[in-house]
Amino acid sequence: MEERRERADAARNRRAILAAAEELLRRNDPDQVSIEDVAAAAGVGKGTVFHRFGSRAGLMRALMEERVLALHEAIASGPPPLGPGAPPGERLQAFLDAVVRHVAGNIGLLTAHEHALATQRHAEGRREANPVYLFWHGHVSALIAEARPALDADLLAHVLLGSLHADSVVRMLWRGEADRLAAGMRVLVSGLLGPSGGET
Amino acid sequence: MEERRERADAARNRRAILAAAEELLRRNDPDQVSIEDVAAAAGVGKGTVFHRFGSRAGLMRALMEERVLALHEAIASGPPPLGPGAPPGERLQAFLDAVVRHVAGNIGLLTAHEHALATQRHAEGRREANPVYLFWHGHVSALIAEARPALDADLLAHVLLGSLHADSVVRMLWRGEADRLAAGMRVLVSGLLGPSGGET
DNA sequence: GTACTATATGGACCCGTGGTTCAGTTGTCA
DNA sequence: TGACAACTGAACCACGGGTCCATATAGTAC
Repeated sequence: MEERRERADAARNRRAILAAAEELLRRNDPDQVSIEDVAAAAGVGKGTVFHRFGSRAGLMRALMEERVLALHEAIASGPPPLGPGAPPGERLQAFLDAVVRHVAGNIGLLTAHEHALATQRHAEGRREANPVYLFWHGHVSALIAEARPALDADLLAHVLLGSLHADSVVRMLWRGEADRLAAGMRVLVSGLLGPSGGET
Repeated sequence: MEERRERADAARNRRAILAAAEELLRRNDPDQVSIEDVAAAAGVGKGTVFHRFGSRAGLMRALMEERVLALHEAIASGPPPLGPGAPPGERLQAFLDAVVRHVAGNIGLLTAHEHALATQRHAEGRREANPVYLFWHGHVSALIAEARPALDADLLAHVLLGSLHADSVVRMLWRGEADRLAAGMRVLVSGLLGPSGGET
């Protein structure tokens, strides 16, 4: 038995921490929620949180990965157009729609994660490591490449997804204008993939 | 007049601080440069820096505004296509080219500014206040609206400019791939504005 | 040159927060 | 039930942004 099972109390505490963090983030301005707050709300010591999640950013990432599971499931094996089967252009539109909705629904968490990365002290386990972003980028990039092989799919995927993290866009999502953003992305993508999509 | 002139020693120190900050940012990872470092390099006390610039973010903003002057000048009254006179599609392409180059050339400063905003304590004088961004956004938004009145110019301008601040894109600029980014933006914009609004 | 005032200065200090430590506790397995 | 490893959590540390205020000095009036 190489992998010892997680102890029952440890598992309980982990769940408590995640739940407490979720709750606090829903209620408060995300970058005012300190780890101590989370620990207190979960009825646990600060050290425990770090022991479990490594850092503030690690905690946020754990929350994000938990929340994003359903979306990834739908992409990998759900019905088209989000899942496999539809033409790449449609899948891309569907994905961006879904991502915008997902981001809008988890904007506090996203913001908190950004903030955690920005303020973390030992700047080692830096960005790029975020598996959620990597998955999204790979998906978008592949779909663009499939629809329009001549384009720089890798770069365009970064640009499209990157804009979701921009402050001005985030502020828009806080204001509940997710539909507006989704519409804008649709226009941008149809321009890109459409018949008139310019090459250089 | 109620506006007394700045004292000579104060002006000298302000210049010294700006120069020192510029130097340190050029040489070091931007979010490792503390205000104390800047103060020490400029040969002044930490308090002086805060007197002059209010906060870390204020110092960064002052540097940014200084550096961006030439670009704004060229836009407002330089020769086309960057300056007035060219059709909006061309002006937009020229502007984005110029902005990408500008951002690439000042990526350390930009990063430091982001970091300063992210870590600042009294979260009052928050974003949106950045006059440089406002100017850029207004310009892009106006050009899009002129070229394609049916589009949501305001939003699209936020998306286009916002992507410049995305981590993945910033990393690309650190790696010196500004031309690649500029090309991608060009494709995106010509797709947006379509055959009638794109290049000629 | 002197006296006087407004302004500038800078380093000690405060504070909040991410992160670490380690002695004590508790679950697990044999 | 005993032994050991995993877990726990409160005290502690590091560090950087921001503040304070006694002191120094440019500017000015005479």
